[in-house]
Amino acid sequence: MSEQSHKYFTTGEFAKLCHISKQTLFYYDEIGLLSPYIKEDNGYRYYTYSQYEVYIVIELLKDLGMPLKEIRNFLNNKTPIEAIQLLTSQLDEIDNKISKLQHIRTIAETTIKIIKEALEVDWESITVENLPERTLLISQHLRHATNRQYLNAVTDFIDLCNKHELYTGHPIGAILAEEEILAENFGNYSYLYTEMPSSIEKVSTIVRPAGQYIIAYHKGNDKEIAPSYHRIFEFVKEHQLAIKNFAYEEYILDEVAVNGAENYVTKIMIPIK
Amino acid sequence: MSEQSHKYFTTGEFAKLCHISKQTLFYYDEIGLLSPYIKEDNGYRYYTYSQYEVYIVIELLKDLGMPLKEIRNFLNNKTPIEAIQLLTSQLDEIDNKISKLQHIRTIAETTIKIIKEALEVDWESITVENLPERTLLISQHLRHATNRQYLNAVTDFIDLCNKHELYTGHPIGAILAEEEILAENFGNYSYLYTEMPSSIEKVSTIVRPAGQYIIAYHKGNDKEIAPSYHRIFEFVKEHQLAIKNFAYEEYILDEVAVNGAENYVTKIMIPIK
DNA sequence: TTAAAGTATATAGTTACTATATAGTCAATA
DNA sequence: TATTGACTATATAGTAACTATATACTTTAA
Repeated sequence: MSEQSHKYFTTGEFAKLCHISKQTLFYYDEIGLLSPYIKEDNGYRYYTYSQYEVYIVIELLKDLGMPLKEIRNFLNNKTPIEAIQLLTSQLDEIDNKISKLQHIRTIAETTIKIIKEALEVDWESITVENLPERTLLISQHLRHATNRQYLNAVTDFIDLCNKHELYTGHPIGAILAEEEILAENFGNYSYLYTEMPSSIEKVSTIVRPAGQYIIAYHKGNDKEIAPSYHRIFEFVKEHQLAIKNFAYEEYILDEVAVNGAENYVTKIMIPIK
Repeated sequence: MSEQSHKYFTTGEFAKLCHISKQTLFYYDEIGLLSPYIKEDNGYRYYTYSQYEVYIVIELLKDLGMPLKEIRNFLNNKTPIEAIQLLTSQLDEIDNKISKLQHIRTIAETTIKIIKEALEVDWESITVENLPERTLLISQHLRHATNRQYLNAVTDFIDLCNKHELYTGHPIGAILAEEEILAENFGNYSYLYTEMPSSIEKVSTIVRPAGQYIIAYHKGNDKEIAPSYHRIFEFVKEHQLAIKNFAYEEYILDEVAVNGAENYVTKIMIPIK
């Protein structure tokens, strides 16, 4: 080395310091992002401690999703003021990233909870249970919608859920009116719905009231749900009950946990008089 | 379409629903990650709502850094139990990601604070100020270290900081013993140090005591710090003061905020008797 | 002095897309 | 019914940020 008295890291040493590969340092040198302080005639690279500080900033910005080109452009023309501005704007970016991760966490937790519950119940069983009150976000009215209108409604409803970060991993369910049940038009849903933490202004919500509900399950494709409703009808007759208002259907096992519609499990909840 | 009565999304509609491009859906079909429910003879693709639920899981796992191949392998052989296991393991992954982001946030905040402070002071000024007590993490002793030993010490010290997530964006400073100052061996540091929130077991820390300190600044390369110390000596003489123990030097403007060593600013703090 | 360990360049491959060119299909209007 | 514009498809090339591999030179430690 030309300046033997100086304190320089070789490429390998500097790579270890940064916990990255030597190849990555070559690449960073090539694109002008982080070039060694000294490059000898034999091509050997030497880095200083200050460049480690720069690497820390590069890593920070990279982890926040900034492209290397932009990082390079910032570093090559930086002033203290610009550094403050950039880092300050990144603080908001970090906060967004954190709240997105917290949202993802909620979704994962809810999904786990639902699958676990699904594995614990006997899908053949029909029971009467007391359900607590729930606030439900609902779609536009669907009862007489064409396929096209139905698809648009699904899209709108999902956008609505995402817009307010209301999607918490709870599946999107469907509400079937008593008349449609009795007329055996099982595909003719009135609304889509999803559970929400609590009522939020400016969005249409309904309350699924607390009370006694028939809880039944349907295994298989939605389109072949009729036999499951027939089982419910028999149960109702046998126990001298009467259903009222709406049936609430939601997938508790779907493509997320099982393969193929024939293995899906739908939970059916119907309030009784 | 062969089954006109069914509720299918076209590729464009499904892409909008997922907020991704059509091209990405082609790609996901190609790699077998997410294929349409129906592919017509003319090549037209049709997707169902269930596939949106799958997309949500793909997006979740992708956002957590799982490669698409692994996601595909999971989805193709999934069971409810495996889905629970995977999602549960991802909860820890999410928590790690969140705490990493919080750490990055701390580093960014500290860096902003230091640059702001640096812009507020007059680098020519020499003052006497009362500094509060600080806990400092210190490196191994460096005073008579060779360059090689010095480089290893820097590496070890940085690893130590990272290991305990003790690096908070405070620069790494250096401690210079009184004897070395008086002998004008300004490069012969005793220790590296960095500020820590408070004492942590199992790591060597020292306390920089509260008290009166001379605060001076040096603009330019570390190697040319002598004139700045001479200014301090004059100040000491003029005000009939006496320095004691150690000088604490730290960069307040370095390659992170300015270009080139000639623009770096070092803050020098020396306790007085 | 020689072998191991380290350094370099050059080239190809990878992942998860994006962009572009070309062509077939569908649905609403003229 | 014809046609036009909005859609659909495939195929190919390009991109970012690396990683892997081959080949060759240099340094360092035995």
